[in-house]
Amino acid sequence: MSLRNALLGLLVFRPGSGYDLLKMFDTSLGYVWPAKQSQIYGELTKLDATGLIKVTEEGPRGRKQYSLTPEGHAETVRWLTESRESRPQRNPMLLQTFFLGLLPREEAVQRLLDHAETSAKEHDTLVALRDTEDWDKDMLTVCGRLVLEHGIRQRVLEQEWARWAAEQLRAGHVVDPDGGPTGAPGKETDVAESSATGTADA
Amino acid sequence: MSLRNALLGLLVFRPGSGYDLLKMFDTSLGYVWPAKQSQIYGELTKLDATGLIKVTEEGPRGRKQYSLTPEGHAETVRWLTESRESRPQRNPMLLQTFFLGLLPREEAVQRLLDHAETSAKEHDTLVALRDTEDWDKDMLTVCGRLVLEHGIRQRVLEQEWARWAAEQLRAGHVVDPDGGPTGAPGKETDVAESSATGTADA
DNA sequence: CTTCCACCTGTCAAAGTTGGAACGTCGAGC
DNA sequence: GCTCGACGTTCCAACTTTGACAGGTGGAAG
Repeated sequence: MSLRNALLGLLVFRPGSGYDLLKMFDTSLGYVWPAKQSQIYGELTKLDATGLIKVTEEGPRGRKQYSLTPEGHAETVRWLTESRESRPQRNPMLLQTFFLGLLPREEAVQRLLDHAETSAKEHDTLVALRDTEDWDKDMLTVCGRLVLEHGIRQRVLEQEWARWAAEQLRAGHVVDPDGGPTGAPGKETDVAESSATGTADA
Repeated sequence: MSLRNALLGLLVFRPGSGYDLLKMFDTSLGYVWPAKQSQIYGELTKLDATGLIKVTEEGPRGRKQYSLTPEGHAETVRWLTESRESRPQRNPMLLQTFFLGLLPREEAVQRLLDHAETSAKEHDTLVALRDTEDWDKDMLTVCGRLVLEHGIRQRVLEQEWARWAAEQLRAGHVVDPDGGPTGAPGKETDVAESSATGTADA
C-alpha cells in the first residue's frame, strides 16, 4: 500500500512521467522502498483511475506526465499524519544469523565478517554521497538528508554488531546440548540441539 | 523464498507441527521474518511435496509432526552458505521521513520524537528479554542472542537518530526554494519545491 | 456434563512483488 | 543513411503475503 504513497510523495514536488519516477526510485527512493518498473506503471494507472493523479501533458514518445490532483495532495498529507503500524521488518541477514550455528564455526564467523565488510563498503558509498557538492541540486534537500544519515548510522551499526557477533562465536561462547561451553574446533558446531525457539527483532 | 528456509531451519532442531512452528514465529522468529498461519501451513504442504520434510508422526487432533529429511538438511546448509543478495529493505518509517517536509514543522518534529519513544519502549522490552533467566530454556541459545543483540542496538540507533533528526528540523535547517535557511514558524514548511530526488538507505 | 480454551488443520480471494518480454521513438554520432 | 542508446510505455505469468473464513478435537474447570 505504500508504493502508492511513495509515488504521490514524489509527485508533490514536481510532475513527472513513469519513466521519471522510475529513475528516482533507482537512484534514491528505492533505497527505502524498492519498486520495479512494472509495478510503478501499474500503480500510476490505478492512481489515475482513482483520481489522485492525472495526466497533465503528453510528450513526444507517448510520454505521459502525471500531476497530483488536490485529492492526491490531501491523501499524501493524510498518509504522513496516519499512525504507523510498526510491524517487524523482514531481514534475510538476521534470519540466516539465527541458524548460523548449523555451519562449522569458522564458516559462521566468516559469514559475519563478510557482512561487516559489505556494510563498510555501503557505508563509504553513502558517506561519499552525503559529501557530494551538488547534493542539493539533485535531491530532496532536508528530509532526504535525514534519511541518508539514517543509512549511514545503520551501516556503522551493522559493522560493529557483525564484528562483535563474530567475536562472540569465535570466543567459543557456544553452548552444546549438554550445557558446557564448547571450544572444540570440530567439523560441525551444531548449536542448541535441545530447544527450538529464539528471539530476535525487526 | 525465505519463509521456506525459516521453516526448514526451525525443523533442524526438533520436529514440530504447523502449530508449533506458528508459535515460534509469533514469539521469536517472527521478529525477523513475520509469517501468518495460512502461509506457514501452505508452505509446509509444499515442502512435504518437495520431499524436504516429511510427516513422522500423527497426533490426536489431526496433528501432523514434520521432520526434516536429509535433503531438507542439505538444503538448509546450502541456503546458509549461499551468498546473500543484499537488496534494500522496505522501511515505511524512512519512506515517511522522506516526505516529512510536507507537514508543518512542529508536526514533523513530533513524528520523529514519537518514533524515538516507540523505539525506546521496544528497546526496553528486548533488554528485559535478554536478561530473562530462563532464556536458555526457551530460545535458540547462541545465535538467537546475537540476533537479539542486533535488535537492541538497532533500537538505540533509532532513538538517537530520531532525536538528532528532530533537532535538525527544529533548528530550522530547512532550506526553502530560494536557498536561504528558513526560521519562519509558518503554517506549511513545504520543503524543496524545486527538486525531486532524494537519497536514502535500506 | 457442559462449556470454554487451547490445540490443530485447511482453503480462498485479494493485493503486492518480481522478472521479463515486447514494442515504438527521438537524437546523436559514425 | 544507419545504428545505437536513452526514452517511454504496456502486458503478463509466477510467486509471496495478507486477512479472513471454516471447521474439528481434547482436556480441564465449573
